[in-house]
Amino acid sequence: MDILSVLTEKTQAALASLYEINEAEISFEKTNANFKGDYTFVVFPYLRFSRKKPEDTASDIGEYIQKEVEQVSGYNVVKGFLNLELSNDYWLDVAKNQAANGITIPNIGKDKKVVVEYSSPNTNKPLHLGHIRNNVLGFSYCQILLANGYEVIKNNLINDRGIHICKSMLAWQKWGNAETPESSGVKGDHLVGKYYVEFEKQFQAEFATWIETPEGNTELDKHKEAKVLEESKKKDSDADLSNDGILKSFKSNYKNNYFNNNSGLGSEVKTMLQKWEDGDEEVIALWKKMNGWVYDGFDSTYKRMGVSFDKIYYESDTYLLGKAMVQEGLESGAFFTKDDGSVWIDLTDEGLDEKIVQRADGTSVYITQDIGTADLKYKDFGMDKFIYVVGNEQEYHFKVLQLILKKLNKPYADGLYHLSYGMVDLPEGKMKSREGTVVDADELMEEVVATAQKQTEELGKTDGMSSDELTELYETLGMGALKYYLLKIDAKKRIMYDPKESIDFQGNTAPFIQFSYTRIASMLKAANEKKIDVTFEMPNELAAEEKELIVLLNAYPEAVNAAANHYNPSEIANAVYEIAKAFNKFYHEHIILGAKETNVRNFRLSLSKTCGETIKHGFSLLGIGVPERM
RNA sequence: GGUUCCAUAGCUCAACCGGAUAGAGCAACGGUUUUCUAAACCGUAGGUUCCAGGUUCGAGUCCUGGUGGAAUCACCA
Repeated sequence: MDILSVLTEKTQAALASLYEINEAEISFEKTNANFKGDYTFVVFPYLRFSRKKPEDTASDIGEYIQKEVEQVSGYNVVKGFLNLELSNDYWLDVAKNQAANGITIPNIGKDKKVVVEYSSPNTNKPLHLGHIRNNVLGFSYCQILLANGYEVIKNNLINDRGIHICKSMLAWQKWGNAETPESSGVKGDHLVGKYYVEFEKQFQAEFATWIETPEGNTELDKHKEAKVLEESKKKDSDADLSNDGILKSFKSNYKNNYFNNNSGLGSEVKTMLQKWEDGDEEVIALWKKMNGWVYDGFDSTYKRMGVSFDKIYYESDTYLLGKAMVQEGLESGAFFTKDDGSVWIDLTDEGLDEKIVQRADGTSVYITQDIGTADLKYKDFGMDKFIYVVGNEQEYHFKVLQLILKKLNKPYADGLYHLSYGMVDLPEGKMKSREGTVVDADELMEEVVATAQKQTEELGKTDGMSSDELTELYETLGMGALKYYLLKIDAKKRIMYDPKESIDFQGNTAPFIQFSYTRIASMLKAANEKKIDVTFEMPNELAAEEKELIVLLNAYPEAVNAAANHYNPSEIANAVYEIAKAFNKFYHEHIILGAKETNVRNFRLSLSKTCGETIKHGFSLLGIGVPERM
């Protein structure tokens, strides 16, 4: 039985025996660093039973526990806080077990199967920093689930079809001069992205020209009238009603109308999509060719990020799946049909709106595809839970998706979870692919690895390493810094990234933690060369720095459980950082390899080894590697 | 306009179920190397936890109202 269970049991016994409080729900917390002790019990809630002062109540309980629990060596009382002190023998025993058993994570995911969908890129543009966060987060969370004993299916749903894909296809066809990744030397996904941007540029030009036509002018005037009227109703309107301001708001409001009703390019794209859906040979061939380029590009980006998948779905295979379920919903009465033939679900009783699930022309919308894919996942895997790693801008969407699945009485509906994470914003605001204000994934990875190289060379500690080893080292350090930067922040919070400030390598960073690891690795190597067998031995005494490490290492498995339960890899990052920091202090204060007494030396080496193993374990859960030297 | 989320040191972030004197890193200033890797360690300085109420023995954390910001409310994906 672990110590907290013992303490809980004995405290309950103390409350029952002293004050006749039965079946009290009690809990301990770690003693605040400013006070002496290891675990703290707060007695305020029990004063109405004890009818004594907080200090006296705490003392009574402390006295009882110290007598009953041999590991409790003492206690102190501050107001209503009972601080229990555990003996050094207890903590040394913990360290001994750590050394003997290695890292053991309580198996909270036993016999549970989870499908985690992450990455889910569009095949019309290269990946950017936001995608890196998604991938790194998704992959890390899968590693965490695995460490907790879950069966995990890492799943990628590739958005490989649709109007946006046709935009880059059409632009390449019109203005590409048959250029290929080979002929241009441009990575495939970047080349396709170039034509997606080109389409947008040409489309905007066409739109601007059209606004000058009588037809365009009429629409602009209508917009202006409506806008002025609308703003005049507001008390303190700060809307820009100058000609430029009106033009800008018109462009953003009318863009979709223009694309659908007036644009030549728009109608060409729509024709192309129709041809794609009809299986037109030429369009399919172009689609396959350009998607192939993108996949080649993605493969190398994924490889560098170190992420992988067990199952890949392609939207081109799955986008029709939801239709059968629309039929099912109509028959069960979950959905209803409007006059124009479109199909809807009424979610007003859930505090949401009516939501369309099928257009009047019978084609499916985004959410219908997700309904179909959820069902496919369940057929393929029969999972207990299925998780979507998707940005928080889609929270409403997943709320609706789950409600629909519930109304369709799907047995898996309750297993849906949206792992919603915050956007990565630039100082100027949100990244926008179409406007080119993105931090490109490939460029950023290149940059951060180059920084790692520069820093390493400046420190000049890598004599004798081969160029292959150095390349690997720079990759481990640079990618580590980047991933850690993204993962140390609570997943649900947004991240501000300023491209002008490079990613740190000092302080709370991956290289700091990796450095701590190499210190350990290098000591263990030296120990090995001296034929020292690293086994746990009891030291003569326990220093504060040593105890702190044991306590932190002891807390690590709980952090791994918590990270899984809270959908939050940052808890692992924090735990590992605390360990690395405590190790560096310990390393600074005490001689390890050179300790005079053999038992002290072996104790410290053993403790360091456990530390190194935990750092490596934790980093592997973040998808980050550790070097043996740096 | 409705709904949801966010606001902590100059900057970037911590703070487990409501617990004690709110912690780190960066930046600034000062110190530490004949000892296992100084990408390190130690110290100084930096706070009305956005504001106003409320609940509680106790509030950064819960509730109400306000201020500021973001997302969303598409027959886009």
